[in-house]
Amino acid sequence: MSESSTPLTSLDPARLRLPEKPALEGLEAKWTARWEEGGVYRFDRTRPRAEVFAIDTPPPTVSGSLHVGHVFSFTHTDVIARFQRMRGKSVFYPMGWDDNGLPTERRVQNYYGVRCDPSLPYDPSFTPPDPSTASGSPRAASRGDKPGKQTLSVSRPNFIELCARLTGEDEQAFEKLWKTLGLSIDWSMTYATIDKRAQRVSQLAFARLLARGLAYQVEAPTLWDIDFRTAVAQAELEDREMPGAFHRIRFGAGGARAVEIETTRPELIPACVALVAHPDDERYKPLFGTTVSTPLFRVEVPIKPHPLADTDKGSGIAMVCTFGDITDVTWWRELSLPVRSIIKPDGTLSRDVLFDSTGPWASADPAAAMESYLRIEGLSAAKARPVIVEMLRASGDLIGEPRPITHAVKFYEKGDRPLEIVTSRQWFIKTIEFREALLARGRELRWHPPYMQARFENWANGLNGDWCVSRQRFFGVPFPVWYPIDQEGRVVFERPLVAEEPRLPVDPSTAVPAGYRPEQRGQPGGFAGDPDVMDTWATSSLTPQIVCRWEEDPDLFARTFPMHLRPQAHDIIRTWLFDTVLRSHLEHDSLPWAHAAISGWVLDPDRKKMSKSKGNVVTPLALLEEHGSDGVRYWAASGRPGTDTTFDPNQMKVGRRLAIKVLNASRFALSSAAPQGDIVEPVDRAMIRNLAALVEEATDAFEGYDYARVLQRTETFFWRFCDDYLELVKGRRYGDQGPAAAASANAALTAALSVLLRLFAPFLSFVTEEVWSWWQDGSIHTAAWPAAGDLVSLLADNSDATRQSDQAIYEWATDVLFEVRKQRSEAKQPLKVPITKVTVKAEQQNVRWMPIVEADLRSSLRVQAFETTVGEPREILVVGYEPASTG
RNA sequence: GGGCGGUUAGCUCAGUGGUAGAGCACCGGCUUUACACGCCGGCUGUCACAGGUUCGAAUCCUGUACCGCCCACCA
Repeated sequence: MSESSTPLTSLDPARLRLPEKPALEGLEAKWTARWEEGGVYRFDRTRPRAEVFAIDTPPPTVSGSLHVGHVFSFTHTDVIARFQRMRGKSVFYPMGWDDNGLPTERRVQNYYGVRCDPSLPYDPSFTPPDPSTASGSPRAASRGDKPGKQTLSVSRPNFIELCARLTGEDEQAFEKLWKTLGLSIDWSMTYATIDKRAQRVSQLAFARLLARGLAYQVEAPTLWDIDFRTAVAQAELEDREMPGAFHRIRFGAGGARAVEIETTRPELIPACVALVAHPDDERYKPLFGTTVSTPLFRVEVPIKPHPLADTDKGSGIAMVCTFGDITDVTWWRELSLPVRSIIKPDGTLSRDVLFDSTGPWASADPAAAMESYLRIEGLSAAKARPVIVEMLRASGDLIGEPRPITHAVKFYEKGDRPLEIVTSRQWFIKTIEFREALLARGRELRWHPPYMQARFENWANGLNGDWCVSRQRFFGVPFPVWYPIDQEGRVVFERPLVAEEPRLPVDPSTAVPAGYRPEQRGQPGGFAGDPDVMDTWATSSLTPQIVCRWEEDPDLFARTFPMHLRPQAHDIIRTWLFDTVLRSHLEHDSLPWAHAAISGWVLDPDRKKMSKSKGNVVTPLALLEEHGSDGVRYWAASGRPGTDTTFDPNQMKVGRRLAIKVLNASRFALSSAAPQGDIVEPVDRAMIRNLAALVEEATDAFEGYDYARVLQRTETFFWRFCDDYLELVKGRRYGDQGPAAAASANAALTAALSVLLRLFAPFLSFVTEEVWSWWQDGSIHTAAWPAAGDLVSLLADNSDATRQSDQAIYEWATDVLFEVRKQRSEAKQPLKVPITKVTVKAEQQNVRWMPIVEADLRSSLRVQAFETTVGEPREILVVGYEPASTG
């Protein structure tokens, strides 16, 4: 397509089509359609790997709405894609939709007013409730319908169908927006994170890890969201500042060795299994190895030393509960403490613990313990807290009053209540033992900007456990696993039955493992499907394998993987980027891509991240309509990699003006393009050489992912080109100085326009294509990126001496231009009034240039005569204006 | 507590050792045969602060302050 360079001065007058009054309006619709018809952005899979540039596009969450931040970062990627395409690469640029996971479930529940009940059988004839009358719809809500409303229970397969239906609609709307924005995506390669291919890749990759012992299942304390009732991963945590209180509580009441601890969670006293203090803490050294009785429940718990205990926190001795926080888990594990679990998966205090006669509830006063516990049993942690505080106050074990504080509490990032730690059976992927290897991968990856690598290192170094990938949810990729049920009806988790690879993807809730019959599901001697689905990131971390068609299309995979670029935002380095590197390292022993380009965020004018909750999100389609896609792209592309950028409609207006300027300047440059000839005028040659220097700089900057600099430099050049160069040569083009001089200007103008349009094409994709179509064949977006050498080769004389003198001449001409304009402006004289004479006193070398540039200057400045003398200091003086004609 | 960015004109931002820049805003002028969605010109600064290196620092080093973000086993 584009390896051959575009002729710079060829201009076929018969081919030329100049509009009378060019305008931006309608360009988006016109070119979007033509690009699609022409397959301009179609990936050519016959090209060898060396000529491929593959991009691992972030799949936006379709259940949300696209916002300005998406437009911003996706434009960055598109600009790079367009550059690489013009460099001659076959660009592999698919688009994905992230429709998998909780956000979609919630949207479907609200939209259709349904709940998923996995115990129900699939109903093939099911039709969803009309959303407009569903209880969860906005209309119903506005009628004042409140909880208690009937939500329809549907089976898991039916629920998933609804998810697919709704996301399908969202995806069409998104595609329309991306096309209007001008993303140069190959729409024939679209994927979704819940589609069959993504499911197959997810399950296949999981099965392979399982076979290699890199995925495992274990029953262990896990981070748990009590509202969604699912396990969550460390990467999905966030801290939130919450009000709380320190409670000083006495242990060992009545005994000789009473100990005071401080806690923010007194409701966990019944789950207390030990107290810990620092091994060197003189206050508690004598107590190590002894036991102490818990208040209210009278359970003897050991006092143990552990280096994680902080002498300075609280009273220096901490209560270990199973489980209050992650530190508890560490202490529990390292000190081999028993489990005394009281929080149920729904967040309420369990009843079971009380009546387990064989369990660890060895109270010195079981009756009193039970009486106390019954008062909090069944309550949530938050509700139990004041109750237990009141009991402690009554028993005299609360020392002083609770001291209110604000502290950071861990939440699931999509959750509403603090996380608990609940013991449950979950799937994990081994991560910790690969920490060093992953850190090395992070150093191998080329980061843009480089300092973003620190985030990766930070995260890798802070990992404290393997990756929990199972979720107790519905709309996700299921694990391709069943378990045998023994004759007693117990599920044998230790002997998973993994689906054979050719069967993938499978849904174990409907499919049957080899060697079993459907009616054996759930029966003694039969089987049970794994009920869980995978963490969204367990699928998203395989986007390179999904788009490159791993284990499906070896030829395509070999040409595209490892990919070249992962563009993404910095807030998901710890999830998407890290997990993708992990999966690729484990499966392919390589990086998934060579480069990572990290976009910043869009900030609102108060410098806060734009978000829906703040109500400051502007709909992208309205922006595109108001400012034009090129105007919005201009704003987005001026955001440097990694840098947060202020939302600024003003910059979009500037971009729009630039696009209009491109239209008009192009029309002018092409309007009298004949005759064409050799570029022989020094001013023309200097302009061409300066443009060649710009091309070199722009190419280097683009190779370094600094697209913002390319735009800025090109824009600056272009504006000077219009205001100085075009003005200077205008008269000459009209024939003031004869046909040869005009031909030189015309040739230079044509060449410059061709190059400038191509430099702008990645940014102002619509207007440049429009102008290109006036006089060129084919799309500018598959034309070759300009080469400095092509410009310079137009100049017959390119000796050093000529180069220097041309440059000096050009600068001298613009100096005079500037000085005379200034004096005219200060004299408030209209341009139509000719200047009768300008006297120029200057250095010998500049005076020498006057005959060369005088004609250009006379016409562009409307000066009738220059009078030149040698001398210093330099002095350029407008002597007078032609008197206004009276009458 | 650890880490990473940032601090330059009223605003948004370029500028990594050599006389402080652009756009916007503001002020003045101009219907000029590409463009009034335009053109010409003007005003605007202790480059956060304090030290240091250097002939020379917005730029390099050290420290401080403030803003933002990431991370952490904050009882």
